Amino acid sequence: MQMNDRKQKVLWAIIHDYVSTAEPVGSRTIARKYNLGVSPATIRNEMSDLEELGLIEQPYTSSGRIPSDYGYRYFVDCLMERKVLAAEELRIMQQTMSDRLQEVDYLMQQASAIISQLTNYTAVVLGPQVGKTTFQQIQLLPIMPTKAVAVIITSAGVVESKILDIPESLTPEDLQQVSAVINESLRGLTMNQVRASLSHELAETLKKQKQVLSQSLEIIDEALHADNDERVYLGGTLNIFKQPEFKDVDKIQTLLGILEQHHTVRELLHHTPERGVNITIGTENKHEGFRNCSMVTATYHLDGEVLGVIGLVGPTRMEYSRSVAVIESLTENLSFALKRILNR
Amino acid sequence: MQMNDRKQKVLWAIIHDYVSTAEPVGSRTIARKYNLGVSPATIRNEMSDLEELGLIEQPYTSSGRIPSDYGYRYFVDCLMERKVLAAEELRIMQQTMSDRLQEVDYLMQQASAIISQLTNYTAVVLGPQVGKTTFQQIQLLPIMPTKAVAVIITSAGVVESKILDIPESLTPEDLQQVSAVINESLRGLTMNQVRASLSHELAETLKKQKQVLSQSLEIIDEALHADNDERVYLGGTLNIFKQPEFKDVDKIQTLLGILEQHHTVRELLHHTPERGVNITIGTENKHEGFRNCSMVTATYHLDGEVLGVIGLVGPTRMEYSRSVAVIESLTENLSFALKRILNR
DNA sequence: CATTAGCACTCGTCGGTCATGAGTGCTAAC
DNA sequence: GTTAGCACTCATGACCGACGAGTGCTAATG
Repeated sequence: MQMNDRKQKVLWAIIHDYVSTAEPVGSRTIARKYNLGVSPATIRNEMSDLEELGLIEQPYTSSGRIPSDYGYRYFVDCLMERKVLAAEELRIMQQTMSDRLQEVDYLMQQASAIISQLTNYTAVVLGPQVGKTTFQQIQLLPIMPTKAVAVIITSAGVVESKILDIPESLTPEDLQQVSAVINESLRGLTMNQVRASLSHELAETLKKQKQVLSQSLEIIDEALHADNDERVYLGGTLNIFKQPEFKDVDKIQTLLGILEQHHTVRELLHHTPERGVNITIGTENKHEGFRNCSMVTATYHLDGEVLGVIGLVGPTRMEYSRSVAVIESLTENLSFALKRILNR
Repeated sequence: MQMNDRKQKVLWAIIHDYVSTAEPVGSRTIARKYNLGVSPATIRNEMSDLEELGLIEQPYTSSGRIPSDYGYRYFVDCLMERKVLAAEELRIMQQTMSDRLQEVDYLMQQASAIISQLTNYTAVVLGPQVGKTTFQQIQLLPIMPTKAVAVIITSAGVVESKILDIPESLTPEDLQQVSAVINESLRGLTMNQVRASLSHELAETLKKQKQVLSQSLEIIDEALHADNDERVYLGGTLNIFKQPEFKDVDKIQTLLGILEQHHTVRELLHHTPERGVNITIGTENKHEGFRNCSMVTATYHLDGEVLGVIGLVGPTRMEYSRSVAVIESLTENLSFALKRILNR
């Protein structure tokens, strides 16, 4: 059996209706709301065909139809019209991004806030990989006889700061010298390169200045790892409550649980390809707890290189066209804003 | 009517049972589980009296009884035995607090994690008021021809860092000098004092070094305000789902909504008195959304001065004695850990 | 006089029945 | 190929009755 024009129209109507009502769609409803010029009976026949094709399903015998995951897939691949955001929305987006924001961290928070505001879904944002930014300097600032603050500054702004124990014998000048040594050898390298040269460097110089130097290198190492690299930002997690498919406490708990585990979120987002907007629907998703969810994700760039990922999570019954429009516009804005911050 | 020994025993039993089962408690249940040496009938009479005293209630006619807010109040004031944490729990607490933790931020996160772990309720922690820490120094570090990073260091560690725009004409030496000027006049003051002297200082010196100085003072000002001052840390928010009284989606949403608004949480915690553990039960609470919740809070100190507040939020049906024990032990550990970090 | 046994009464819960209505699939007519 | 008609399915919600946990009252008991 082949798809034809009318089948497509019917499928489109089912998805459109189901997205806004969250109720199974019947043939009569379609005949009434979307004037396709045919009677409910005809639509029933078409629906029967669509079901055979696996594009729609019945939750139970003789109920209306709902789109299957595969139906959504067909929709986003073939049927979905591109949507452009309202001028007002674009303006808000640009303004928020350009506002008084200088640090990457803040920028990312804003990004996730915008996504959740404009879509009413939950925003998921991966911050720039620290590895892609360049090392600028480390500063060791004495604050007490036996303590100093180490601050690492990369092209993304301050990345990590930490209090170090230092031997009392060390003078502020010694500290200066230590940081100078480190800065000398690392400045201008990307943090990935720093990472590569670190163990070498460490072994080399550890003999000379011992404790402080090794502690300093430790915090650089820390800055490069785990929590800091690709920080996860969430926005509008409570939007989940707005979706009728999650009116069940268990489902909400599961979902919030997953979102709270940042490493899981990171994994989920890593499937995003380098270019363009990616859509993952229902069971296409690796994670079991996301069976009823779809994700719309995209990468943002700097000078052609992938920096991070932004995306949103909602029910499979999602306004895909709008979501795509938001995510797409935002990647542009984001890449632009980051260029301003990170380059020069 | 007066309370007597047996009434107290019955009330104690009702609360004890209801806390663990979350079901209304009947007279027979009490007679069986807690051998008071009397028949259910007698207990019914006592219960009738307790109800007249407002200490317990019936959810509906001829159901079992549940404690009223006032009943819990009586319980925590007069009946509750002091509980001591298990040695193992104390050990975990101390170790986590002393671990490799040097910065206040991290310490606070650990504190909230411990609370939620040990109690299964939601932890709420207010970080030290920045105002109470002392200003150590500000550093202006040039990173590009037109940009510098400003880092404020207080006795609590790094508080705020921010990228400033600077005129290209300014040399690194100029920056040095500006920070020297600021450090000179502010070092050793508490941040509250800094706040007081800031507007004065600002007017005074703004003429001389203009832009950079004013920007620097701005970030100090920022560090003193809103988000940074008394940061709110939450832990185990998802524990809410474990309580049967919140199996309703609406209630969870309300509660999570409130917890997400940090300023509301801050207000709620500010009622904590300077000394000792404070318990707020159900409607005693100001906030409407907390009608079904109780809070156990306490302040932690440094050198006899209040620094911040820790606490937990759970259903009114709460294991008060355990909660109190956890909060109490933790304030001690926290005060101790902070002493190590902030003093000398 | 306090305690207890007995008993009638209340009320939430659970399972079953039934009417309703939305929606389908099939068939026959157009 | 399209449509009208009709029998059929099934979720939903209202209603009913049995059940049982629990109470309050009363009268008997020590």
